[in-house]
Amino acid sequence: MLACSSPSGDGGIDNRFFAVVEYVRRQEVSDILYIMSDKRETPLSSPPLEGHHCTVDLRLEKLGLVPFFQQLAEEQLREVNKKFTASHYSKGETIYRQGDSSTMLRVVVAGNVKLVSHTLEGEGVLLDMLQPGDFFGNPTAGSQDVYNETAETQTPACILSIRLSDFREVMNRYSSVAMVVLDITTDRLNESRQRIQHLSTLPVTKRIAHILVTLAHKFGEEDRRGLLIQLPLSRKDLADMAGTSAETTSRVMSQFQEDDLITSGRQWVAIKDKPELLRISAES
Amino acid sequence: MLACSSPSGDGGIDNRFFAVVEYVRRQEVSDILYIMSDKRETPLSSPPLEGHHCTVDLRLEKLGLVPFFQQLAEEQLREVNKKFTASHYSKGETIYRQGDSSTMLRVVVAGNVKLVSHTLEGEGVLLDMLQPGDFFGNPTAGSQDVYNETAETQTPACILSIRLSDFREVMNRYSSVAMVVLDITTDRLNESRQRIQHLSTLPVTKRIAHILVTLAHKFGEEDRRGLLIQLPLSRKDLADMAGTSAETTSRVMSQFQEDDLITSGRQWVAIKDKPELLRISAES
DNA sequence: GCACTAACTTGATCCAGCTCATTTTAGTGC
DNA sequence: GCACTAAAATGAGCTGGATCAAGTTAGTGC
Repeated sequence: MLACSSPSGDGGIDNRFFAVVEYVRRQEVSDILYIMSDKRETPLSSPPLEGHHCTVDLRLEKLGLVPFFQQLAEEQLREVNKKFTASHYSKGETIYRQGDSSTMLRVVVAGNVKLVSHTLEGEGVLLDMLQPGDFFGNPTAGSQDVYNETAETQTPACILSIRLSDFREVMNRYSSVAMVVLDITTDRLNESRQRIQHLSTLPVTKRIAHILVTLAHKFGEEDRRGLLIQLPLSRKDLADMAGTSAETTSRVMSQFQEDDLITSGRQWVAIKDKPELLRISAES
Repeated sequence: MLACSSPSGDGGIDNRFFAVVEYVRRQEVSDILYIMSDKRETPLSSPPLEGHHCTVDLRLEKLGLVPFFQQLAEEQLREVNKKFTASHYSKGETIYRQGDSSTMLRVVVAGNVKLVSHTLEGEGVLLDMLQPGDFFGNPTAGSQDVYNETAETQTPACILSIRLSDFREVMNRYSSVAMVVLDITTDRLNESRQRIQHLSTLPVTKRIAHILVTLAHKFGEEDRRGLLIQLPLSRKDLADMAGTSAETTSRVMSQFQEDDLITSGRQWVAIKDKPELLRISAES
């Protein structure tokens, strides 16, 4: 079995042999089978989410986990829950488009959503990658009455929506909610400003190193391969975050792989040496 | 008098003659004197602000003009006012430094303040330019307990400070205040994201054109020279906003001047053709 | 296990904008 | 009016990263 053809020069019999020894030691049978089968498939866990899972039961449970509702009592939460409607989206669906009139505030219950801003020429900039618990859309009633970005699911997702006017009422009633929303928005502003700084002052390599560390921190899951970023993530996605081209991103990632800092395949990345990446992103 | 030596080729006798005719027609004597004297000095109006002007009287008056207190009644405002302390700063003073522990929220009463973020190597990025009525410092009690930018006066300024804990109390009591702070923060986030987009996708010329239009919109004052940006603004400042070098900014500005889109001197810029600049910043 | 395709890699060329160096000038203070 | 200085303009050369153009390959679906 170990002698079966290997797809390319590296990752061949030697590497696999030692990997098996390692996993025998750790008694991780499924990993051994994986290696021996020589069958590669995406290491990203498929989302444990079907359309029918995106129901009221789940909603109430999840809503309590949303940061800005954590302060609310059971009964208040039940009240607020009534204002929400749930929708299920499959992978790659558009939730709303840049320029659409902005009447709803949304919350990710399950899955991932990316916010992308497009220029007139169609170039995309990836503004944010959202997780369960994150809200999106404008929480303001003010100057912004249209979305200035497009929201698209990166995985199948369950999304709750509340009418903006209803949400503002909730914020008025429960100041703790308004406060948490403000805190989150301030954090996002600070993040966003840091990114401006990076775009203005750092070369591409450091920007990408920093993005990888940040993503690992937010979406990382320990895995045989390292800290696996649990999210479909193409070179193009990374490029759109780093403000560079897909080709340059590919070159940088190849170098990182060369230096044994990461492992990656199609649409997935695992960090093998986070401290070193962090060092690269911050060195003078 | 009109025959006196002109400092350079252009702006000589002909231009001055027609300018005088124009101003005679409009009976603007001071402008005529200005032109005839051939004495150039900064067109920026010196701030009408002395240390002793930054007093309690002014405070109460100004505080009511701050967006997030506009909803408050006279009495409530008087109450809130007690929590504030006023300080006067002269031009170029540092109000707080990046990394200082963040215990105060501040409001500009008069003058201008710039927020700058510095890299380890000392490169600066100009994050925001503030006007009377703008707040700065973190309004959150959360994850951010240090400032992540440096605040420095761009003109002499009068600044009010309130302890963060006091301000959060005010926000808890008056939800309208929390709401407006949230709206402003959301607007800033959107601005900031637009800037990320520009840094990622636009060439320097367009970025600078856009910044000039934005500044004109925020700080512009009609003037003989055009829409004068009422703010000391060096090429370096502009460069730090556009994420480019002072030299490149200078070249771009020279070109704009060549094309009769702007007039500028040391630390000041006046827009002569805003529509065209806007077109440049947005053209494909 | 094989075929297929979108994602990724790699190479070669080019140029916008950076850097370093020098000159010019606007605005100020005497 | 003159001298002084920091800001701005300008020149010349270089390079990081974009762009265009082929290959290669991981992962999927049959």
